[in-house]
Amino acid sequence: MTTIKDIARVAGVSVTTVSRALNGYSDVNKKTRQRIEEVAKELNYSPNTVARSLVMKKSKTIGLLVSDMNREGVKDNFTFEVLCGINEASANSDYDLVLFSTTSSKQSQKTYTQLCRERRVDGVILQGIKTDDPYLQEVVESDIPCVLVDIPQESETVGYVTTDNVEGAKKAVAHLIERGHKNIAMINGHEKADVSIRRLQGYMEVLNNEKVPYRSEWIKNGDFKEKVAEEVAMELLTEHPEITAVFCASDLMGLGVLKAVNKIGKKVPDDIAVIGYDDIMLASYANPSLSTIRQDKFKLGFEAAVLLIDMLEGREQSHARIIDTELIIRESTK
Amino acid sequence: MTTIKDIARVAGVSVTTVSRALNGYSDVNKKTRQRIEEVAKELNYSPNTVARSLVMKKSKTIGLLVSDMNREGVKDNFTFEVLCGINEASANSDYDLVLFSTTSSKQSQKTYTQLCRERRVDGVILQGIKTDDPYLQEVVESDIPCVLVDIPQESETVGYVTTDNVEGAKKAVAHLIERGHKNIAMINGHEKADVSIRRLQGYMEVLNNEKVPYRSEWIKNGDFKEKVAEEVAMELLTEHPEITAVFCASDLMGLGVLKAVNKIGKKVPDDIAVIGYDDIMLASYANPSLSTIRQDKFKLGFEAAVLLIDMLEGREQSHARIIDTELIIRESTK
DNA sequence: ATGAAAGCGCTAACAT
DNA sequence: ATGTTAGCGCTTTCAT
Repeated sequence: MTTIKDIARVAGVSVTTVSRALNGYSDVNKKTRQRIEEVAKELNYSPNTVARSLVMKKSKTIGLLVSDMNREGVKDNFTFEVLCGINEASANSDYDLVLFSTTSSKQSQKTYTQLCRERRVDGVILQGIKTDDPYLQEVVESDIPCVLVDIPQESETVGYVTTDNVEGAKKAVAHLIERGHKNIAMINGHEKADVSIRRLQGYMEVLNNEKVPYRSEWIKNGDFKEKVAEEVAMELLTEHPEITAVFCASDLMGLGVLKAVNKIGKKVPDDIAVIGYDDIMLASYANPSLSTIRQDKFKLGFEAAVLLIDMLEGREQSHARIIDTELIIRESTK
Repeated sequence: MTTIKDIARVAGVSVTTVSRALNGYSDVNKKTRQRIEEVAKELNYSPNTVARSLVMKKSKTIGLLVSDMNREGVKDNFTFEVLCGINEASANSDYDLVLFSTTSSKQSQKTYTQLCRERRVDGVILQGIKTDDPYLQEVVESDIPCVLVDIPQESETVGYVTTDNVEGAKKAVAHLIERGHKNIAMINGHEKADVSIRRLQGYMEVLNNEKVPYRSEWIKNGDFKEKVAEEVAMELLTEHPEITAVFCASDLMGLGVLKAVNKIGKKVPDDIAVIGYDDIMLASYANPSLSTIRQDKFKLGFEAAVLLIDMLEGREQSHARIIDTELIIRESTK
């Protein structure tokens, strides 16, 4: 493998000059630069970024700590869309992505921070991490620049990207009320997700504002899983036949609710209206198709990467980016 | 940031001893090792893998060259499932993944090989690359260990993982024949995909074996895209009303065909039977649900990573892994 | 069992 | 405009 030393020898100059020429410094004679570039091409030279990283103390890599990159996670392409966004943003920069593959057993031996420090990533994006994850706190407290997806925390080195979940939930519930529903249940995710807390808040706010009564028995957690949501909904709708509409904190759970309604012999949307959250691919293909609050998942990832790179390059701005949501009306609330 | 030098100073030993102790060499006094480990923990030491890579000439990273990691690619979770498999396999090893983010404009300036050499990845997995991609040849000809997903090429440093596409196609078409169909069309992907060539081969073989006639006009390319397949199918089914069944080289195209049949006022499966390929999530949610040939995409990725790591560690075996397919019968061929 | 010294490929003062 | 030198943090001969 060719090194700048080889080039220097062949071109009859010092390694310093080679380094400067190849890195586009101005204080290099035009002729010399040309000669060096020629030789570099001739010898099929590729710079060694590892060596460069060592001396520069910058690796030009972004670490990715993403949950649900396992056999389970494939059901839902939320994570993938975020990933695509991150990928596209970093493709526009000179950063590459390091995907930290970590299993739960490995995680107990080596913390996120260790992972990041060992690989010397310049910054890290966290996605799909629960708020009570012990390592979240660790990363946030470390001095590694870090952007969180859907966890609003901010500091000198920590930024976040999220959608306005309170607002999104309000849109969903307001839509149900507009459709004439009074007894609106909610299937939420779990308490360890910030989005769940906010979507619940939005749900309650609208009901309060619109003076629509709600009951705490109508609110259940479905753990963001289709199957769990289905079971919970079966119970809920059987025990509380007064419910005519369900707001779900994710489309996957919405799909579960669709199945549940079907199983208890009722019809969507005539007997029970259902609205989800996210707008995953399946939502429009479900039967009936699922109304939902669209989040631009791609943009979520894109903006996360842009924000992190901005932070890394010292382009200071706010460390928070909020992305719009959009109400998508389909058959399940018609 | 703590280095082994710091540890050496505090522990009162040389850096050599620290290195040996921390790397588990046997020729270190038990007491000394303990002391060093203590100090390392005290100083919150993390090894610098960049420095290690430089001297060892091994980065313990695997490069990923994946297509469709952009806004377009999100429709189809094939890539994501493969990625999850790769991720899980590398999580079981001590390799991390480097996702090369490259745009088409960037690609013209810097080739895959350059990318790999600059980042000093130990090996690379290619996924979703067309067979006429100029860089494919380049990577294959380079000495970088490489595993291809769905492109059967093999050499000293090149391996591949794929499913048996001829066999898969045969299963699909045999199933249609069994259902009584005689006039079976095929919507293929494109010629630049090895899987398309093989699936076409399987289609022809079964028809020949079973003495079912076929016409070249019944075979069209849909470029693996839902919309294109829909348009092509509209034309095909209108011009050739004798066709009663369509074999599609991907589920996404199968979905397009479902729409086309609907648009021309016919019914699936009564008038036209449709079978896809892949078994993506949407297939089971479509209406009618789509029969298909299931590929274990997760396993495809998993085995690709395992194979590459085996190659990197010198565990020599065959460089080819073939994965099973499975016929999934749903409503679209009932 | 431990240490001294060299060197991986590169950048960056600091000369000249 | 170019070269000399040191050093990034680590591993690895080669001594002792």
